[in-house]
Amino acid sequence: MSEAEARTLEALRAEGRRVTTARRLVVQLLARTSEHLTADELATRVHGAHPEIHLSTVYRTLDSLHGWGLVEHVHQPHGASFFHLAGAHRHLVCEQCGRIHDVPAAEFDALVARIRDVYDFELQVGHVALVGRCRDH
Amino acid sequence: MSEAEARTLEALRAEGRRVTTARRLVVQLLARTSEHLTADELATRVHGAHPEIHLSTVYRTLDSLHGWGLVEHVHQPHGASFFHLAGAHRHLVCEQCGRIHDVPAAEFDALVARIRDVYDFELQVGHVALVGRCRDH
DNA sequence: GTTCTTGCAAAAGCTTTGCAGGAAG
DNA sequence: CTTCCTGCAAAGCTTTTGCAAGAAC
Repeated sequence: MSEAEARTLEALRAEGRRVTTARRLVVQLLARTSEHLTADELATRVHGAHPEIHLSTVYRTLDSLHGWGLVEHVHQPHGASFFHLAGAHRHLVCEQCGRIHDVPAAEFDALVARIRDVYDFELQVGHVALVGRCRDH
Repeated sequence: MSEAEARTLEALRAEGRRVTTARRLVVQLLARTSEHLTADELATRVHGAHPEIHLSTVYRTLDSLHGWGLVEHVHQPHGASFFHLAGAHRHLVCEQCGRIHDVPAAEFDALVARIRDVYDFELQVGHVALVGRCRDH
């Protein structure tokens, strides 16, 4: 069990919440992959071992985890959002090929600071995918 | 008729397309408001004078105008996209109050250049709303 | 007249919700 | 045993699509 996985489950207990099969599996998947999975993709993988776990449960699990700050989701302009454990990278999505590039959050610090200073607005760069095009498109 | 309105209709003719009631009204609304209207809101306003114009027509109109580069749409993390005539400002949406702040596109030039140089990725900042929080939230 | 658009109805895709039964602590 | 979670089914919301009738040029 990865450190992130253990830490997340521990945080759950600390919140006084229950560690259920659905939650354990979702956290496991998120902790062990570097892919960017949607709720539907997570459900499909969960179904491998536990077909009874419903897609709506996956959504509720993700929503709860997000509620206690353990999971983040990224809205894509077309198609479903994807989810990952709370962390420090941002996402660039190519409109052409759909590939997702990870970029350190620090790349956006200067912009965030400037928007804060000039517009009194606290940007949350992680909550939506930044879209554009890969070099080859 | 505003300059933007005339210019947009002219571009339509130049494309060899037809100037229909639906298109004229949608362009008119977009040109005359500084609000950020969704397809549904546009349809509602169109219905004031022309109740027969269907929501799907509004969608198709917006899609066509987007196709010839006359209209842009901005995806919001929750809820419907909003539309505006092609222009040079970007949008910050407050997650708390929903207010939309306009910011000159130039604010993002440095970031766009850096992402291009370092990651070979051409950011299109205008296509999704940047979310965050107003100072007072 | 020809071609482009539209109205309508239906569906698609993602996500949320009500409710009653079931599991965790 | 009490409270929290889950399965299921249904619905919600935004957006897209097929098709035949209608409008623009």
